[in-house]
Amino acid sequence: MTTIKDIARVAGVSVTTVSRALNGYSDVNEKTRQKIAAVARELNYSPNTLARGLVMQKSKTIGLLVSGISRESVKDNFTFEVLCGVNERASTLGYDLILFNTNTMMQREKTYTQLCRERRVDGVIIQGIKKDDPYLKEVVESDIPCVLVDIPVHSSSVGYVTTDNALGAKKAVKHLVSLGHQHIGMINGHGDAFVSRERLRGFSQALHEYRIPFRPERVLDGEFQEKKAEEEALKLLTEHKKVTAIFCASDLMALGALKACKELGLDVPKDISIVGYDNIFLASHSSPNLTTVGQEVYQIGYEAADLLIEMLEGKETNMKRYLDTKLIIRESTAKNHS
Amino acid sequence: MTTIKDIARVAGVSVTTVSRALNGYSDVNEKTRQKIAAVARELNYSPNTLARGLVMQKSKTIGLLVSGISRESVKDNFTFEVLCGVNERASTLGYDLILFNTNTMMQREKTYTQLCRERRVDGVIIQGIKKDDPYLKEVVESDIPCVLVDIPVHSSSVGYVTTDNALGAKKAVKHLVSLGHQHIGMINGHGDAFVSRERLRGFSQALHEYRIPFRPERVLDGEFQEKKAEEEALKLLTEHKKVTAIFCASDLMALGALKACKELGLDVPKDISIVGYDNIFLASHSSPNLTTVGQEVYQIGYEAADLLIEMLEGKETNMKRYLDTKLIIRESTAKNHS
DNA sequence: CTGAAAGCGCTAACAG
DNA sequence: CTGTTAGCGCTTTCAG
Repeated sequence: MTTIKDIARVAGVSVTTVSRALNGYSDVNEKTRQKIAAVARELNYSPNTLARGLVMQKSKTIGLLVSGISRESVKDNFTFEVLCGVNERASTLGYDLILFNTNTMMQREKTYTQLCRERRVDGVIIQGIKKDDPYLKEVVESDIPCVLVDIPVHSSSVGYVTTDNALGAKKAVKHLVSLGHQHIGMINGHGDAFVSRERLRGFSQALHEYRIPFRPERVLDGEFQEKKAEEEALKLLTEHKKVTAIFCASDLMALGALKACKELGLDVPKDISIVGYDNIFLASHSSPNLTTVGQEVYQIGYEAADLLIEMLEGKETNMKRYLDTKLIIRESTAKNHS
Repeated sequence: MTTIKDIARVAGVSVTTVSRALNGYSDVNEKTRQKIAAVARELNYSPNTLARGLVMQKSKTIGLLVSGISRESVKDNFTFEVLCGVNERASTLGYDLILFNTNTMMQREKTYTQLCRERRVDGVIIQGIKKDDPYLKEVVESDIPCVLVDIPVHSSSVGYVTTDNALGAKKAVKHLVSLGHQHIGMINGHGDAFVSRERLRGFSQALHEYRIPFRPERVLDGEFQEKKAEEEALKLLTEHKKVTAIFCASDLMALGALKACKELGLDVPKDISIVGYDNIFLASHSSPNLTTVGQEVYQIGYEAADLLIEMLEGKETNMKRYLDTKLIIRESTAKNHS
């Protein structure tokens, strides 16, 4: 493994000069620079980022902390899409990604701060953490630069990127109301998720705006699971016969609701309209295709990395970024005939 | 940021002793150890892995090189599942993961070896690389410990984990033949993929074993894309009217074939039987559900990490690991009636 | 324009 | 059982 020392020896200069030449400093004679570059290439030199990180006190590495990397969550590629976006932006800007995993943290009994400091990551992007997760508190209190995905919490070192979940929910309700639906149920995720609270807020606000009474008993929690959502939808539809439309806080749950309708012999969209959220790949492949509130998940990851790196490099930047949602109308919604 | 130096000062010992105490060496007085542990906790000490890596010449980090981390490949969560498995095993064994990305490599014009050396990863897991990828050659020639996913290439420092793709294809054919199908077409991926070549080999071998002539003109490449597969299936079904069953080298392509059938007014499975490969999430949610050759993708990643780490830690181990496939019979295949 | 020297935080002989 | 010393590979004052 060649080092700058080797290069220095062969090129007949000092390590200082080698370092400066290789890092593109201006105060190096052009000839010396050429010589050094040639030797470096010849010796097949690669800089040692560990050594560099040690002395520079930064690693050009950002940590990605996701609770979603487990066996179960494989079917939901939200996490993966975020990761792809983060990876794209980070690598373009010269940062590498290191994966943390909350399960591991607990198992090793390491705190968030410890993890970050050990690996000397310059900053962190966090995704899929619950609002009652103890790490969230730590994140906000620590001074490690951090960007949260879908969690609108901020401080001097913490920013976030999210979509306007309340607005997204409103779009769904507006669509349903415009189709003549007045009795709309909701299958939400769970109270610990910021997005759930926001989508519920949007849902009830929209109803309010349309002068439709908001009935809490028509909102059930599907825990973001297909199966659970199916059960809850079954309950919703049997106990509240007037309901002609369901807004689900995720596509996966909408799929569950779809199944529930099938079991009850209800046709979607003729008898019941269903709107999902997320626009996962499956949404355009189910039958009927799902009308859904789409978010650009890849873009969320991209923006998260972009924001974090701007913070790291001391740029003046807005630490709260909102992305847009788009209502995608497919086959699962139709005019109300009841 | 506290260092062992700080601890040494406060505890009134030398840095050596601190280092040894913290690393659990036996030759430290129990009392001193306690004292040091207490001070470390009090000072909120975190070891600096960069410094440690620098002196130890290893980083307890493994690189994950995937070509699948791009915007397009989001729909195919094979990559993600592998990643989850790798992450699980690696983190359990105390290794962190760092993400590389081939696009980045090209763009930065860095070779595989450079990437690995710069980051001082102890080893690498590679996934989704094509057989003609220049990096593959480099991998085999370099002496960096490496595990390949689904590429049966090995050397003294390179191992692999894969499923028996030929056998998987055979299972599919066997199933179709047992249902009475004699004219079976195939939508393959592309010639550059090892898995495609293997699945094709299994396909033709199986036909041979059943004394069914293998007709190359009934094998078309769908390039692992849904859309392309749909087009090819359309061709296959119109040009070869005798075909009553199609074996697709991926579920995504099977979905495309499904669409082609729909367009031609052919019922699946009554008129045409279709078998996919992979058992992606979508396979159990399409209509009809896909009969498919399932592989435990998560497990592939898990084994890859396990194998790599065994190699890194100098354990005697079999550097070629094969996982099993399982034929999953659902709704897209039925008895041949033509 | 170039070099000597110090030091990032840690581990590992070696000597007590 | 403990401390002294050297050094991993790199960047960075500070002098020439």
